Amino acid sequence: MTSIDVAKLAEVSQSAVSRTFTPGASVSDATRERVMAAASELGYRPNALARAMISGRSRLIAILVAYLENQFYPVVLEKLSRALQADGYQVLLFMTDPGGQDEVVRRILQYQVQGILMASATMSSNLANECAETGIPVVMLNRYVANTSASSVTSDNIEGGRMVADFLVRAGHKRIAYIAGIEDSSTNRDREAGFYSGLADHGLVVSGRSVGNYTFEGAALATRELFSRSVKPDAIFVANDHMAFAVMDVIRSELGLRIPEDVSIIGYDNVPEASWNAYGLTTVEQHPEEMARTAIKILLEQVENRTVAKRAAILPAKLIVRSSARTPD
Amino acid sequence: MTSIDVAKLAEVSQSAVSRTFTPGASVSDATRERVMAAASELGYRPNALARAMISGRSRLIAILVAYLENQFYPVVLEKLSRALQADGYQVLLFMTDPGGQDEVVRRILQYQVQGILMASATMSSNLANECAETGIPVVMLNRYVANTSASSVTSDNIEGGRMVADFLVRAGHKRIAYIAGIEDSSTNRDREAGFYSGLADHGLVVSGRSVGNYTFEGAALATRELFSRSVKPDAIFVANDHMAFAVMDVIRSELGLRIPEDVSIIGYDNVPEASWNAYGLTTVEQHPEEMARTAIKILLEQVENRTVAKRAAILPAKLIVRSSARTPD
DNA sequence: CTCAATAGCGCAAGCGATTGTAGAAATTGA
DNA sequence: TCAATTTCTACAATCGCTTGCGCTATTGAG
Repeated sequence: MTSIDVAKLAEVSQSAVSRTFTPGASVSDATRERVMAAASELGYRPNALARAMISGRSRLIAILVAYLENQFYPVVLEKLSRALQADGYQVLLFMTDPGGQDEVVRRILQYQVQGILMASATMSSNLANECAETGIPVVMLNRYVANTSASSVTSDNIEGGRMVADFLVRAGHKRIAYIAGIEDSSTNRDREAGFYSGLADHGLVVSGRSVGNYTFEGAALATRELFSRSVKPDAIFVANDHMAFAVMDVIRSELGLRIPEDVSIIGYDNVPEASWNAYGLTTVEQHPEEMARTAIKILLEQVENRTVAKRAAILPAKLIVRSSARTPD
Repeated sequence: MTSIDVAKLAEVSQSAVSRTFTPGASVSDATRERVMAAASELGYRPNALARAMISGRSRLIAILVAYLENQFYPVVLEKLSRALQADGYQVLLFMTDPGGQDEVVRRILQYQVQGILMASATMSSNLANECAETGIPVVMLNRYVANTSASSVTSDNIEGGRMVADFLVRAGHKRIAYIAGIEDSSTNRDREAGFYSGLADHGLVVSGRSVGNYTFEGAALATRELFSRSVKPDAIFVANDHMAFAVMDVIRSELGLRIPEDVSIIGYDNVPEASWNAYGLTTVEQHPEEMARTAIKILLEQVENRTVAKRAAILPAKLIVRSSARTPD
């Protein structure tokens, strides 16, 4: 079923059909009605690919995600996706793996996407650059890369880390450890930097550090390592919630310690599971809905105005107090 | 950058360029090299939309999901997406909401997708039909609808339910309750039917039932309701894991009961969180990787052979025993 | 009543590729 | 060496639509 078939049945020109399906085009009510009648009789639907070709606007936005295991990403993906749909854009989803990123970029560009959203802390800055070089607007979520024309939306990770340090110190903790995410991710760097600076404000330094690489198993290992040392922490800041659950599991089940009586745990993200009673994780909120909204606002602005003015939005961090960490008096 | 530009630079015809980028087409090595050189000099990438138009193969597969909160869906989505990418297809992601499903179908069809994967227990059979009517292959994951030409991939929900009943009865439980998901979903119907039949095999009937609608909050309410009755259950089969976590939270934190000493809980799905120590949820596994693999195999078979022979794959269910339910001796 | 302005429609070019066909070039065999 | 065969390449039609342009019909002001 093409617009020509509809045109024939409605006894109008093919352009009249096209115009009826183009909002704002100049068609009389009479023509529009005849066209619509013919269209619905034939079950006609305009071919979006043809439209994209001729108009140069595919209304396709690529979303790149590295993994969906950490519940933060599905949540963000859902918000992004719904918002884009509401604005009349379609989402082309790509799962990246550490190896084949060039391949991914090549594909994205072939599909003439109008913009790219990269929602992953573990995304190479290289990739961001490659995309941006083509002139397609790129917005990175939860990651900041210097020397790129890509925009970014992050929470205030530095301030978030600082708040955690302050909270733990004021609760009376002395031996405060840190479990890192992926070393060269901007989220980890900023959270860690803010955390150390917050400790320093109270004249403290971190009393232990190990690396969990943002994975569940990595965090379990990191925890065992921390507690195998002579100085055992009485509080741990874990670089994200996803790892914090593993940490809590190891501390309670394997080490037989109580939370928060023996050890306080604070995470980052405020994923849905953090509010589950079995964990009751005190954490720093990254408001996924707002991050998604902001990212889309920036992206669409660039898409629609064809201006690729880099912007970096930093959303405020907020500490969510639950039961996994002792509270200051 | 179009193929014409490349052709000019390489001093060959535009068709030669096209053929170099078409695997299996007849081009001499000499020509191919010249074209490749010119292409990489200009940074040329074939336009996938133009290719799709003329060839009638968009290599686009739509995936419909209703929500990503239940971790089962992100996991499945990731598997599906990676597998499709590996086969050279792109994923067009759509989040459906109960209201605007017609709108979603309209969009999908406009983008000339070659197949549709519906990964959601809460998808109207109507929608499935509308899609299938157009002749585009549809595979439903985790949902079965009669009177459709859509294929489906499910786990053996009936057998799964039966296994749970058998396990609980043999562990000595007498007052066994059921918390339902969405009433008219096929997963709920089958799990419940299998469960009752399993109880009947031991001469028992369910001792309480309430509805959680597959939501976290719904399950919490359902639990409170169950325990407000005069006969309190000593075991509960919850229609999926996502709800089971809420159930466990309410039982332990609000009702002050111990699991599994006072109440046994069994879920369904074996989502990643089920293995977290704080829950240690005994559950029925739905192997997401295998479900994804099967779904894609069926879908691509239909896409590539243009045969829309309906198929219904039922994968075996497997009980995963952890600590949330008493075990038979 | 006349003329300028405007609204609506049709024509046709073109978006960037694929692909059947036909001819030129290269290869083969006798 | 020449005819027969096999590559390989170029030409051109086509996919389904948007959109600038020009024409006709309508409208309204003077």
